[in-house]
Amino acid sequence: MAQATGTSTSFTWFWTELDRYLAKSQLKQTRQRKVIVEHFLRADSHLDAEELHRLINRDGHKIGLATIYRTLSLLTEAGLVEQKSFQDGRSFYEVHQPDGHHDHLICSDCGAVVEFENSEIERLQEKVAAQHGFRLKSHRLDLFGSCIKPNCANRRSKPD
Amino acid sequence: MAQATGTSTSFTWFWTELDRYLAKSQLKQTRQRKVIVEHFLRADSHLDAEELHRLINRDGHKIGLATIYRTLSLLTEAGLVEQKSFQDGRSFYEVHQPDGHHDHLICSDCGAVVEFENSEIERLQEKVAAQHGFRLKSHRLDLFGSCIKPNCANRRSKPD
DNA sequence: ATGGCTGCAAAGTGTTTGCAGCGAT
DNA sequence: ATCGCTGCAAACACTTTGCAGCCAT
Repeated sequence: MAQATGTSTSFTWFWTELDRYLAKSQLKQTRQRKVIVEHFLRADSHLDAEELHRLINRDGHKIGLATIYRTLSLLTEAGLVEQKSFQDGRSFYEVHQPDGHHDHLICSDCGAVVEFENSEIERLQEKVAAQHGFRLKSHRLDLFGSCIKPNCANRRSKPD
Repeated sequence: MAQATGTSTSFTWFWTELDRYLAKSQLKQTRQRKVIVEHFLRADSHLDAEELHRLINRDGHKIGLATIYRTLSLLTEAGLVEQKSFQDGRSFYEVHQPDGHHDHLICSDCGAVVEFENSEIERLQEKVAAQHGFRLKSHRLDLFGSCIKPNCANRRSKPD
């Protein structure tokens, strides 16, 4: 599944890894999968299945929502994508960076998501886990607060 | 809504606060609410609505699941309970400690949950939020790893 | 006696699954 | 020609809501 022409950001490793995974698992490369991955990588920002579906079909394609879910789950299994659930029922997906891990700062008013990374916090996490006899595998850290966007403040809830 | 006789752990503040909230909001004290809160406090450990429902009805009561949801949501609005969603679709609820906040260490094999608190991490979180122009309201930190329970290791997934 | 509360079941979410036909290998 | 993949709709799991009657106040 060759990388889409025109896809700017260098996600070549993503496509390569995907090809490898599909081959290894005897899975097929399809038009739908290509379109879905293209749009997913293009959008990048933590989106949910339905939003991805919207993006894709707004773009003239006609791919079923079920296929979006199936593909996202395939990508997750391939280790290329991470699935996260913040508060509501829905799940958000994002590219899984094998190297740098990052956490999230979420504006509880407008829902904006900012990524950050703090190795000092990570180190303390390891320490805490060890103290409790856990071998740490992964973690998630979400910070909720109010951002400073001028257009923010109360898109989802009223400011206090 | 007087505290249940026999409830050991000192959750008096919880009952008091609840009484205050109900009065303030012109809401009523009912048998169901009392039973639900009793069982919720007794179990304490992060449970979901259906498990609480199971506990309650196993105890001879007959309270509808909808009422459990409505009560949990009332308690959440009162600020007495916190609602968390880990991975799946369901939400878990726990007593909201107005003072000490705590985070979770979750065994990815057996699902055991250990609470911990680390003020150093909390302080760093404030710092990160500030750096990005956020006024921090709350956070969630979940650490996933393998615990050392002898009976653990592979209840949910196989060890590697 | 009021007006909130409850139980029930029906309606809603987001997500998964069954199936017949399509398409990559 | 296989056998996986897709679209569709039905099925699901969890949660919310509408409604008629019940019960604290």
